[in-house]
Amino acid sequence: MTSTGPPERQASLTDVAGLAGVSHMTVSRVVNRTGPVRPETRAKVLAAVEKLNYRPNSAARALVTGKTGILGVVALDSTLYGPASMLYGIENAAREAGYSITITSVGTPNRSAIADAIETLRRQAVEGIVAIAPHAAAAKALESAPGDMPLVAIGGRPDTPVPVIAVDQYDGARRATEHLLALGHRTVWHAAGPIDWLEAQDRERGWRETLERHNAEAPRLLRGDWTPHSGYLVGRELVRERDLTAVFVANDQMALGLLRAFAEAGIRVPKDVHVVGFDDVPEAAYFSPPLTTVHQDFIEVGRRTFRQLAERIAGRPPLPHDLVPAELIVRESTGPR
Amino acid sequence: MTSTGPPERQASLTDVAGLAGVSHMTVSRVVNRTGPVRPETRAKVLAAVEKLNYRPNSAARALVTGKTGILGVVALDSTLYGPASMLYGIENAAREAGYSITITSVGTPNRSAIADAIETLRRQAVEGIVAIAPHAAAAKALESAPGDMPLVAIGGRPDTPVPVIAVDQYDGARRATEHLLALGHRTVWHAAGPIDWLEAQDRERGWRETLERHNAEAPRLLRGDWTPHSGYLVGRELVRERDLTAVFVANDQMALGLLRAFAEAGIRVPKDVHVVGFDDVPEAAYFSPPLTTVHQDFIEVGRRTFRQLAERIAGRPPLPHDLVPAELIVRESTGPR
DNA sequence: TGACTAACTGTGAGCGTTAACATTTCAGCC
DNA sequence: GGCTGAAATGTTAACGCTCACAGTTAGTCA
Repeated sequence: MTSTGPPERQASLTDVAGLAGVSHMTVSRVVNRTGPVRPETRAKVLAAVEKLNYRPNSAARALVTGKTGILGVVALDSTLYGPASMLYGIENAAREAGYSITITSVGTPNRSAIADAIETLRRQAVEGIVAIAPHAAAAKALESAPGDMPLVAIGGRPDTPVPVIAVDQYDGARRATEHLLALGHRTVWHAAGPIDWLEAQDRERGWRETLERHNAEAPRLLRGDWTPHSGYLVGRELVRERDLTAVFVANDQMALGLLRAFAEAGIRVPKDVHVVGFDDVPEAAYFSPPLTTVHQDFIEVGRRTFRQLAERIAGRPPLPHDLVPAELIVRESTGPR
Repeated sequence: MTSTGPPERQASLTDVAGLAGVSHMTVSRVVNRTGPVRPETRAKVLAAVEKLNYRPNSAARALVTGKTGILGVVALDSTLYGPASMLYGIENAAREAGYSITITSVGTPNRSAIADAIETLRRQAVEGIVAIAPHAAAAKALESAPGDMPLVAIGGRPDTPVPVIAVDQYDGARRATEHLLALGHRTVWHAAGPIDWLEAQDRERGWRETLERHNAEAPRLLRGDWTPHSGYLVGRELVRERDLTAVFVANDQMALGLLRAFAEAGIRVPKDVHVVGFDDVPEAAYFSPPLTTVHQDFIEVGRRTFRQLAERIAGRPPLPHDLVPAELIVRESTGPR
């Protein structure tokens, strides 16, 4: 049912050459568009290629050229909106340039897991590696990464030895906080993300320093872990605060949980409290109420990441660290009271 | 700064052999644990491997064995919760078995895009392909897929010529609908997903046939496109219906939009209307109100998909089509009124 | 017409690995 | 002490492709 007749080895260059009555080299030139070939010869070759359903053997090619055309991505084993979006951004840019992507996921981004993932990718002879590593431990792991492999990090610290592409978290947090202050709030509370995530650190710093610049006193910090549940717990704590009027939440998922806790406690948003999130997930516009949040262009991050990696692979010096600007999207959660 | 000294070619088997004073074949045997080697010889070889930082050349190995150890995944270019989760499920199972994953994303899953993606993966000499193809056109494309490549589909029709792994959408919809009927509703409205998605079709069929079995009349069907926005639009239509008491929405994102529209219209859930979703995204428990929904075990789907594909690669006959059961998660949106 | 050049085509080697087989080593035994 | 056979190691030949170079043909100009 599956196979009829003999196993039918894949046709090789030589097979095509035989059928077309030329040398294997001519076939190679036709297939790869390298070197001149007479139109009628090309036609004969193409016919033979078609007839035998010839497909170049990528292993043989990689063996002789030393290039596999494969890029590795170390991805976080998560369905968070950001990482998933960036993965597709990278994939699209890479595919357009003729590269393909192989991914290795990492459960917890600790040092050894990242190192293992990189080693796994090396074994596959990838030409370069993108590490989606928005995590302190991951950034550390990258520092000791082998220097002979083009490597670009997404969402690391600027002081990392590898090139970093990231959304400007600090500035996004600044915009969110200033937006709230501009609405007349004396200060702004912050529900931060996990302490070992760089993005959480940057957003927190952006919030804190913006308050300082405006001579507003920073309330005590509350911390979640990106999940809606943790946002809910933070919300439950916040409802007990008497002078609560504005909250900047480190991501939209947590903001959702927080809104839920507020709703249960009878706190009305935006009437009693203003809330701003971060990420602009597709759902954010349909929260109750629709959420003011900071938009990140993940696709653009993916594109720039690939561009940077391509430069490294070509042996050119690294481009400067690259920050993609964040944008504030104002919705009802900071609307008129 | 980047390179010191000569380019430093990667060490080969022969290099290691020279240093260890044995033949390249002995090194191969040590590295691959194939064939017997005296402990002291093995030690010498291992030392040389270490010293030269030897790493097998995957291209050379693939060339001679004909096996690349790579699996291809045709993924939808979307950050929908389901596809993203399944991707990681497959990746994890594959990695455990020593395979790696390369992904090719598809913007719109039409026939030619799928065919292109499969061709792209073939060129990379993948050993098998997983098509995440919950789409009518995609399923069609799979029918005409080349028969010499192990291929498994996720979320296709049972009558597809390729093996299919899927969550039991029909039964999930049945559970959702029966849950609502059991709560005493005379009938249940349905906000369906896009007509060309198989999952949307199956959920709709499950809803409709369940109503029939209970002699309930099916209200007119409303349709969205999975996005929260489309759910919102459907919600706006529904609020005009006078005998509306229960809605089964095709996915959680749409349910979110619908809840939003209801909230704006002053319709209280669950007091006035009961709502059930589908997917059990992590956010669902924190919607307003928390959403009763149908849970899908995507990780399990990924695992089974890999298992099925491994069988095909090993040349064994396809396992029967495999349906992963869905589970109803009851929350407040169908709670006491 | 012939020499020179450009366009085209062919030859042979080698990339690093594994498979198949050949050879050496060495312990156990009569 | 030589014989036997298993264990350990080595030799050689592919795998399918590209690179470097060597041919061959055709076109041009004096």
